[in-house]
Amino acid sequence: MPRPRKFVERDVISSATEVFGVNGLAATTLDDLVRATGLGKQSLYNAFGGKRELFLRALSEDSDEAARAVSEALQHGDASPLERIRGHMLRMAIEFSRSDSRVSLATRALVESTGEQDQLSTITRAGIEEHAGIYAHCLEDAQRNGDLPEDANLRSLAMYFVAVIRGMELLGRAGVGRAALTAVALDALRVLPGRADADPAQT
Amino acid sequence: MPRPRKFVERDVISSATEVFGVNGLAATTLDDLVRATGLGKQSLYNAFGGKRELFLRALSEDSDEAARAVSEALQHGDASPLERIRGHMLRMAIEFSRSDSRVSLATRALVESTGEQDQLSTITRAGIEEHAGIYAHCLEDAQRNGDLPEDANLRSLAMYFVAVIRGMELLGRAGVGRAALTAVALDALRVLPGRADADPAQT
DNA sequence: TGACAATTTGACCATACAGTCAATAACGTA
DNA sequence: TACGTTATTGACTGTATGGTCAAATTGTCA
Repeated sequence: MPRPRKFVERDVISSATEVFGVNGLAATTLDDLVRATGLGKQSLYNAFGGKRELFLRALSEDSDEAARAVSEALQHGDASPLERIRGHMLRMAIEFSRSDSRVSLATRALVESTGEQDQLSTITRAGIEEHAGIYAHCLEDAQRNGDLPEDANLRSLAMYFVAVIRGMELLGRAGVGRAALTAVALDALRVLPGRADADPAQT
Repeated sequence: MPRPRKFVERDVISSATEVFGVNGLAATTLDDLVRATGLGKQSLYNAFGGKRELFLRALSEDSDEAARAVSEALQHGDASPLERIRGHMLRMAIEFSRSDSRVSLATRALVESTGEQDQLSTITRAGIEEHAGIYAHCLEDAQRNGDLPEDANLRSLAMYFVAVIRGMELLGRAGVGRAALTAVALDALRVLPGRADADPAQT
């Protein structure tokens, strides 16, 4: 019997994600959100509770979606697990070198968080762990394939790749170009065995 | 004949760096700066020109100081060039895992910048290039020592280490602990030849 | 068709913000 | 000791911000 909502929650969060992605949490105004989502202020409050709460929602959604994307990229088809990681790292390098690529909500959250207790940090931490978990999974496959030595520390290796990806994101943001970022990715991949042609061959 | 300033510019910038380091550019208020530096608003304006300009000054100073610190760390004494890089990476891992470690002004600037044209980006980019240059220098020494193959791409390797450091900073910020970050650093160092004990040995 | 319950709307508010202004103070010089 | 130049002080301003309120609206069920 209550009046139904005029909006779809997913769409609103998606619009919010976009504007938060451009400005960050602190620099995004409520009016920005009103404009981006099309809802009135009060509706935003009814549905989400405030700017920060909406950001938290957007952050969670964004983390989940990023995880899904990575997960899918690393399960893709016919290549070997190591090849898939390789491909993913190189794709990320290219992605981050795009001049219009925006910094992830996760990185924004980390930088804007006030400490490790902050929800912004804890949510992002969970995202990082999940990301690493997906990588670890793929590395396990590689190990089962015999492409990785028995004694390799997969968990640590996975976290290492997450760190490199985060670092490449920042470098791309600073304007480091496609060739340089690709070279970084190739260097990073040298910790994995195999592929003699993994040596970077840039200027 | 003019009235002399009551403050020392360096000290003011140093205080500003501290408060910007805690809050970032957008979230730091002029009053925060007034409180932290002890100057009046007008004096801040006379001397620096505004919040953003002061941030740019703080950022430049901070980049320079960071570069000096890295440069010194990589020239330190009796160890071989590769050992020095190794030591530095491990020290950074520990530093970033400290729960009270703050995110660098450089990373803040990158995240708060509005695009590659933004001064925030260009200054930070310069800092990154300088950082990489210092690493490259050390790698050259290693190459001269014969610790690195002739065909190694030093420039790219240097940028790779900068990326890993940036990534470790973010992970530390997210609460990834000392052991895990150290393991990441050790993994990262595996791209360098030598030292069989470079395998991480964590849980 | 009428009434309920939540949603929407748009006006409203207190606060905090970056930046400015005019008056005053302090120093070196002559 | 008087002057000129610059630094300092603190009050001031216009705007924009996050958030709230009360009234009007809307779909649904009985």
